[in-house]
Amino acid sequence: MPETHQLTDLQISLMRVLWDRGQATVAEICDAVRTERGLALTTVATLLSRLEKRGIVSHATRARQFVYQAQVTEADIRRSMVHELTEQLFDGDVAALMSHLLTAREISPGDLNRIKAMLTEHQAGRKEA
Amino acid sequence: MPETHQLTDLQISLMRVLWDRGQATVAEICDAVRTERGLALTTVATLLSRLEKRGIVSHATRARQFVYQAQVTEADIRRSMVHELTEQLFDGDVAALMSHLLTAREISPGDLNRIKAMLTEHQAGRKEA
DNA sequence: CATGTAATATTACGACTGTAGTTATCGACT
DNA sequence: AGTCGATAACTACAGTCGTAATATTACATG
Repeated sequence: MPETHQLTDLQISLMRVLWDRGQATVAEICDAVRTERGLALTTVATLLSRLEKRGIVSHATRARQFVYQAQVTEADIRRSMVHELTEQLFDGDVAALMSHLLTAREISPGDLNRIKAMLTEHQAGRKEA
Repeated sequence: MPETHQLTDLQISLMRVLWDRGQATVAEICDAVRTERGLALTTVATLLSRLEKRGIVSHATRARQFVYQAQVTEADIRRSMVHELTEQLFDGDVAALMSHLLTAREISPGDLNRIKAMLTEHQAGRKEA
């Protein structure tokens, strides 16, 4: 049970490296985020140890180095954070969030069709289940 | 331009009172949130003055009391926070977020129909525009 | 075994949040 | 005018985050 895991922008960046690679050393993670954000090795180490304290990642020691691994999946985080947002901003009403997305002009006409297809498919899947 | 206004849970609770009522004194806001969260008057006052420093609310003095008013709409906050979340968790892909919502079992079959209707309607609106 | 070197552990610090006590202010009432 | 009561201003403090310097540790190598 991942309770409610709210992660910040930076924390998600680190997690993304772990999600993509399965596991990584501090140095690797530091390198991976260097393009979007130049951080000192010790900074990254601090962040990771804090995440470990929260149970979000874990580490094993290998050849003198910590090899970190995610303890929650990206799907877990997505669920938990989207849920939280829906509660806070839309009083838990998922349809209201959907509606917001549709009217928030952020969505391309191409996306619209994709979404409608998804919806139909999803509904079909529901029916036979 | 509301830049990116990320508000916390508690901050949103206060804002909701202002959004609902248009304006409110510190005491009124304190009362309004009492049910969900008992806070000292001074706590609420502190929170509000911090929000004012960020330009999220403003106040006028009336009869010895501050009367607060929202400076950003709920729609603004929704846009900004949903946008941020979409960027962080779905790499800006709104359709991916939609897809997540559909598969995240948080959605009732009744909602499904509502959503589909919305979608159709939205698409129709688009077409004639 | 002494050292250099690489990695982790410890410590630090400013900003922001949640939380509220304490103090100052100011109008009203006696 | 002096005091009371309500309200706002100031101060405080612990927790988290972003950020990193410094200290410790321990392997590898000479």
